[in-house]
Amino acid sequence: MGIIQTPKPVWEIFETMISPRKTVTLADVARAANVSKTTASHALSGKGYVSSATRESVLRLADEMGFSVDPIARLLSNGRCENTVGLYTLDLDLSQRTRQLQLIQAQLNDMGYSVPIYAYGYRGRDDLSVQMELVSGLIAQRPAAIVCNMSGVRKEVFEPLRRFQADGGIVICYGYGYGEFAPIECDQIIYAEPESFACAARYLLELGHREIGLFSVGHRKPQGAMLESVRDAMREFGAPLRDEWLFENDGLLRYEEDGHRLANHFLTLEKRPSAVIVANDYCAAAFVATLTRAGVRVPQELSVVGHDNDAIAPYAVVPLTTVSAPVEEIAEKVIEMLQSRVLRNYSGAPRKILLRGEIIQRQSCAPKN
Amino acid sequence: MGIIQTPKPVWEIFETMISPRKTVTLADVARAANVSKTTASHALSGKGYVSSATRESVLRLADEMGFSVDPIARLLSNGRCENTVGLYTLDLDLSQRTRQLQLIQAQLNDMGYSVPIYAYGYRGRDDLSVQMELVSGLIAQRPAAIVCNMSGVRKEVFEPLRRFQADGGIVICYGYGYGEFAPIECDQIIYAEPESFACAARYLLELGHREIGLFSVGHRKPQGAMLESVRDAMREFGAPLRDEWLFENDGLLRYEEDGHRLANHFLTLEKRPSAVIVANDYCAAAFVATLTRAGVRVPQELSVVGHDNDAIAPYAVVPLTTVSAPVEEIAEKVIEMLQSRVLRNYSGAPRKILLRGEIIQRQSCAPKN
DNA sequence: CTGAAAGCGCTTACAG
DNA sequence: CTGAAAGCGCTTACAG
Repeated sequence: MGIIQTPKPVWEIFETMISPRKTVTLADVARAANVSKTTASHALSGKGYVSSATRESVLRLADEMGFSVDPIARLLSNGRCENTVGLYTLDLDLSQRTRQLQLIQAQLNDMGYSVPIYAYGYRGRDDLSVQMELVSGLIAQRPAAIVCNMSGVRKEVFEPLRRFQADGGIVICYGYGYGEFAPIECDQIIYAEPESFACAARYLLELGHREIGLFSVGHRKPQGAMLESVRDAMREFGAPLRDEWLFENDGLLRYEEDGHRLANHFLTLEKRPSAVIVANDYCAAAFVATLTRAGVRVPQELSVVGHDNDAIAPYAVVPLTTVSAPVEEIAEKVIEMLQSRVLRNYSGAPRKILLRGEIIQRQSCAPKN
Repeated sequence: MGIIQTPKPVWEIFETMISPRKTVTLADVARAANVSKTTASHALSGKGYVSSATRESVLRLADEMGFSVDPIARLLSNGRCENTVGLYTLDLDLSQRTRQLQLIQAQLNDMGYSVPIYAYGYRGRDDLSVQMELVSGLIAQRPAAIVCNMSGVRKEVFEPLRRFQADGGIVICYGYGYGEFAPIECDQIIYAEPESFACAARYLLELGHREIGLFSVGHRKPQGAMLESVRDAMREFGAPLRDEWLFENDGLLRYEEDGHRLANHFLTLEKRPSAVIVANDYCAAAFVATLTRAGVRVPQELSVVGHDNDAIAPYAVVPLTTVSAPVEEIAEKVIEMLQSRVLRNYSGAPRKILLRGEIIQRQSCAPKN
């Protein structure tokens, strides 16, 4: 099938001829300074020996001519782009994940790095091929380092990351997973999320609650380590975990809408728990709001513990008691680890850090009467 | 100052020697297939003429050997990276801006593009040098197109974008600005935000309100076109705009916290307005929540109109009447314009689209009694 | 239909 | 201290 190309309008051809848009190159600067490209390159990068006189003249000329080295070309000859670190994360949500990204990105930017985010918008997080394409795209940029939010990331993705590492790239993983570390030998920071749920459960148990519900955003149903750790905590107090109080979710991160649905479901329950743990504050806020409108009083009739300590938590209708995710610490550790590897040339064993959340008491919980 | 480099540990030198990590290159494939690099390149790209026999053998070999072209190298020889479009945006917030990004990114990803986000976390939006570095970094990647969220972006940033365009790059701008288009000849989609405020004002005026307050997130104080359009709307109804009801903000995007503060300020007012327009739903939700706790009844004592139609709007304590920002339409238009330029080779005049918000009625407004 | 060769803009041994 | 030259991995006129 032949596509007929209409000829370009004359002015366009004309313009192309007039402005070849030759951005100024190293060669141009070298010529102007009357030195070789080698010397110019050395002067610019400060790597080889150059007399300070020629260095200055090159630098001045480069500045005047508006020269800046083409990162692409440098990359091709050089191997790795020293001043960019890529952020890999599946979802861009409207809560912790993005806040985490904000923190890390801002700090790295301040340190002079270029910090592109490779994410997938908000769908398709489970699609392996999507995840693979995403890493490939990032790795192809040859950043100095990759900081990877590993929640939801499939095992297969770590293979290219491992290769990237073997090629000399730095990779740092963090996650709010189930307390498992990623299958890759790199610096890792894990937020022990299951423990947080256990912690929330214990808090409620100590308030006298024995009938506790669980709602975990982003998973079909509370499961795995998170479920187990809660179950353990409850067992200590001789409280069972009832299956009908393990609330379901369709795996998307809609937060508010999910909270609302949860509330509606809750209202239909024959037998209601006296407390519920909700895995996200936006979700919890909507949950409480809907219940409030339905006449259920929080915390008098129902205690609620949120999660994340989101911006909304202190300012919900009833300020949310929540277990905070350590976003700041995670960002801090990521930066620290990166620094130690690039600045202090640390090349020892990968470090693995486990961070815990903590209960932040506000007003959505009360002792069981 | 001499930095003393400790010699590398032996095993490291050893490893470097052992695994030069030669990723397979075009040359490797060509050699294996017994053809020239030219032919291999043609076979892979489908550009020149190649007999189908050799094409197939090259393709098969490439696949077997796990070859994929190095985008960096292609870029250097080729000019532009056809399958990546860069997203430029100053802030990553936890509301509309990020939602907009999610939508655009996901769609472009689905179309096969690599879509890195160049943002700055959440600080320094006013800092020109930061903004400039950000564009430079993006442009240096030579994406096929740049989609730029222009809110908050300084004029100077459009200069490099214009050069990028002159070099053959596509740039598309969108924004929730003051209805002004960006100073660059490119496709643009503007959400007429000032009109939305006027629209909100008119809605309240028709409900009988004459005493209307205004809170605009992200600006020091309501100002410019937004302020004027509200003033105009109110003048039609013979209602003045009182200066003490133009609430201040420090220019950051904290939403919930801002809403809470606004509420506290509101409670100290000698004379309260009967309605207030709040520029963001998360902010409005917190505002209403705090007021509710303070015993002010919404909408009976105070009508509130939010903005953005955020996820929280339907699920706030009192579901928020709001004027919705057209995020979906903006995403759609961006995609459309991009498609027409790359697929249908449209190269006519830049298109400028103005989109409007619309009132979504829920329960936070009531007629003035 | 195929291939030798130049070139993209830089960096970096290596030899003065 | 300086420069000629090779090379990074591809693409693309151009000449068979």
